[in-house]
This record gives sequence, C-alpha cells and structure tokens, in this order.
Amino acid sequence: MRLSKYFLPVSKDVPADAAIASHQLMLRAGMVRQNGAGIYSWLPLGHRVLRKIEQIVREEMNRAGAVEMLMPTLQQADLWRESGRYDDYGAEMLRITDRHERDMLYGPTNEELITDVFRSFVKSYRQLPLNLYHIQWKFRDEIRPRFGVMRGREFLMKDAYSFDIDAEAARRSYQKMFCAYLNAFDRMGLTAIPMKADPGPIGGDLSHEFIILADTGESAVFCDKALLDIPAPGADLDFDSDLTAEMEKRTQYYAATDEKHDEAAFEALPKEQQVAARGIEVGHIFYFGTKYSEPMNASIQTSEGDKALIHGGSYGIGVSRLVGGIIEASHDYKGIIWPDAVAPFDVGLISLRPKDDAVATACEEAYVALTEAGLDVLYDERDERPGAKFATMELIGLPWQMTIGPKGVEKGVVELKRRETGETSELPLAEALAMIKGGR
RNA sequence: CGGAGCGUGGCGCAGCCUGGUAGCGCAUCUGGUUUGGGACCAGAGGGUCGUAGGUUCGAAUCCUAUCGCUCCGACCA
Repeated sequence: MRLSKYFLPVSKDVPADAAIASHQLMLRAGMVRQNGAGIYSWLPLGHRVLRKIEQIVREEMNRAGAVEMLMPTLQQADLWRESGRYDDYGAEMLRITDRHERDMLYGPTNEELITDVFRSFVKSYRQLPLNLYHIQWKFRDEIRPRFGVMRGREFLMKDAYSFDIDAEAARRSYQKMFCAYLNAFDRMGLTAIPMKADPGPIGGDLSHEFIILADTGESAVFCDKALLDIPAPGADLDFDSDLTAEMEKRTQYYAATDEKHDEAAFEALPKEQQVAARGIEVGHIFYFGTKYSEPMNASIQTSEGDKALIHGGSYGIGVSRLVGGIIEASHDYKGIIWPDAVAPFDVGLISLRPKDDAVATACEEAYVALTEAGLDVLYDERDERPGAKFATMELIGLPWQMTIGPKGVEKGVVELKRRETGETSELPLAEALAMIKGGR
C-alpha cells in the first residue's frame, strides 16, 4: 500500500478526551474515530488490526473444534422472555420497538438465540458434543463508557456456546476452550492469565477470566509469578486428548481478581512470587449447566432413549477490546509497538528522497520484492521531510521499518530497523528481506 | 444515577469574571528555498462561538432550558 493512496489521518496532538495511552494512540494513529459515547468507526488502519485479531481467534476456535456461524445483532424479545432474562437484564440491554410495535433488542449476548437454534435441529446425543460460535457486534448500554474501545457500548465479540450431554462432557468442552484461549492470546503476543471468576448460580470451578497485565487495567489482580512463564499449549495440542493436566498447569497457582481475592492465600506465597498488578479482562469462559436449556426446553435423546437437558457453556473474547488491550501492553513514548501477528502492516518502507530517481527506483524495487515475498508493506513515497515520516511510522508501530536514501543506494544497502528493539542494521535488500521473513 | 468539568475553524486552546461583533499554535492551500529525525520565508482559505429562548441599543461573554462529551464512583467482553 502506498501511503499517498491510503487513508491514514495521523495527528501530532494528543486528543483532550482520551485518558489512557491506548485510546490516545488509537486516535493519533488514525485507527478509530469516535461517533458518540462508546461508539467508534474503525478507520482503515484500525480495521486491519481488528481483522487480524479476529482471524487469529477464528483459527484457534476452529482448531479446537468449534464451528463458525453468524447470528443477527437484532433479536426478538420473546426468546428473552422465555429464558426470563428480558426482565432480568436491566437497563444495559438496548430495547427497540419496530414499526409493528414488536419488542426487539440489540443483542448484548446470544445464549437465547443459540439455544433456540440448537433445540430446533439437534435431537440426539449422537450429534454432541457441539460448539457453535460467531464473531459479531454486541451492544451493551454501559452506564459509563470509557477507555476508548476497551469499554465501548458497541463492541466486537467472539462468543462460543458448547452443548453437551452431561456435566462431565461439558467439562471437556470447557477445557478445550480454556486451551484454545491460551493459544489465541499467545499468538497475539499476549500473556493472558486465567483467573478464577464468579461461577454464577451453578457453582463449581468452571469459570475463568483471562487477564492481561497493564497499568491502566480496570481491576486489581493478584497472582503467582509462575503463571507468567508457562508456555501456551501450542498449535500441536491434541484437542481430543485429556486436557485436564494442561489446565491444571495453571489452575494449581494462585490467581484472582480483586472480587475473588483471598489475601491470606496470596500472602502465603513467597514474597518474590507475589504479583499484585492491574489487569484487563480480554476473555471470559464459563459453564452454566442447564440454566438456559431448562427454561427453553433444549433437550436431546440419550443412548437409553431418555430425554436429557443439555449442559451448556459460553465463551467470550472481546475482539475490539483486544485492540486497545494489546496497545496498553505494548507501546512506548513514540507510539504503538505491534506484535508481529496483529500488526496492520509488516513493514513500513520509507523513501528519504522521492524526487531522486536512483532512490525512487531502489524503493520501487524494494516495494515489489517485499510485496512479492508475501509481506504487507506500507510504502511512504510522499514528498515529506524524513523526520515526519519516521515519526509517523513509529507512531503506528509496524514491526519493521525499511529506509532507503541516497547514501544507502550508493552503498547498495537499505536500513532495516526493528520497532520493538530499535536495532538498526544496514544490509543489502535480499538480506533485509530474509531477516524480516526470519523474524516473523 | 450521584459528584466534578468541558462544548469557540480539522486538532489543541485563549477570550467570558468586568457585554462593543473573534484570536493564537498546529494542520490545510499557493509560491519559493529546503530535505539522513516532526524545516524556513511570503501569502491565502476556513468559525451561525453545541442548540433554543430570554435580558440588552448591542451577547462567545449575563440569565433559563436543552443536547452532547469527558473524568471520579456503583456494573460489565
């Protein structure tokens, strides 16, 4: 992509309304435009990141055996009356009346809808286990939206729903999601710590929030330092195997948000193992048993021919929140530092002298070579001052920056800089390309 | 919803107290000089001062209402 043909409205000024780094940087880097309290337009650069994160989530869900579909944003109130939540949900649910005076709502979540789909088609235990998910916009009429996209009213969420014959089978479904989440966050360059969460009316130990540490996180969190160093299960995890051990690798250590915090248990840890920090919730999974299948009569036939209510779980990842969350976890005074996997472009290519024919030729050559190597390149060929170009590239935080100027052309080299470390080297184009490919 | 604050060119702000018909920086446009870290000179365009009433000869400024946004608290991916 040539910057002169792209839409990247960056700004030097820090917007007055943005209180935290990620929000400021997203506005300055031209990623989003606020259209109302907690409502945002995703500009091209922000949209790219959103899609990258979405794709990682999708791939990891699929790997764990979940099946993608898409449910509507608007729902009929009647389904919610069946589950009893139409009255329970409260003011956070945006209620709408259509032209025929029918009660509608903008979906804050989809348990009712998916349960309705499930009960219409699934009749036998043979069709289980089943995990259906979608990645769709949600609306929750937050009392106080804040922190940019991290607490917006409209947000993109991946929500998955598992259906099982009994509690034991549901536990296995839960474990799959637990591991899939670790892999997904790991691919985004995040260390997400599963923390015990309020299990709701069912009880038990099957509810976890996935928390990333960041100074501006909304809640105080406490955990054992060991949790920061456990590697993710990885792509070769067999999701059909028993995942209990994989889960217990983490759950054996202390980890809790402030609501669930047990000061005594935490203090029992060696001092150097205690981590007290702030965290951002980027995912939440829970098992809720027959909470929806009972009122909505979602049952299947067992192998004995009996009718049994299905046991459900739901699993959410805040896709749009992650954009802000990743920036909170990875930025410096110059701007964003994207982890490779979610960066909007892989390389920023800077021409120091667009009007110099030799430089222009070398840049075009590099642009073609990088693009043909399968890299997303943002090519700044505008006739601007170098300082401004560098500042823009550092602000938007691409993993690699390739700079080509008269001196380099003379020597037959390009300058390659890693955003994360600031490490710079001068080397021939082919070697630079190899370094980028190797570093991903 | 309780508390605090803010709405003035695209962005950041001053002016308001003490009414007299709008200004600064950045950005934008034109011309020129520049170009290895956010340039300089000269010129130009752009604002019904959130909206609606009211007071006044006269309102960005005073009064009332209303809408919007931000921050602190109770709730949440």
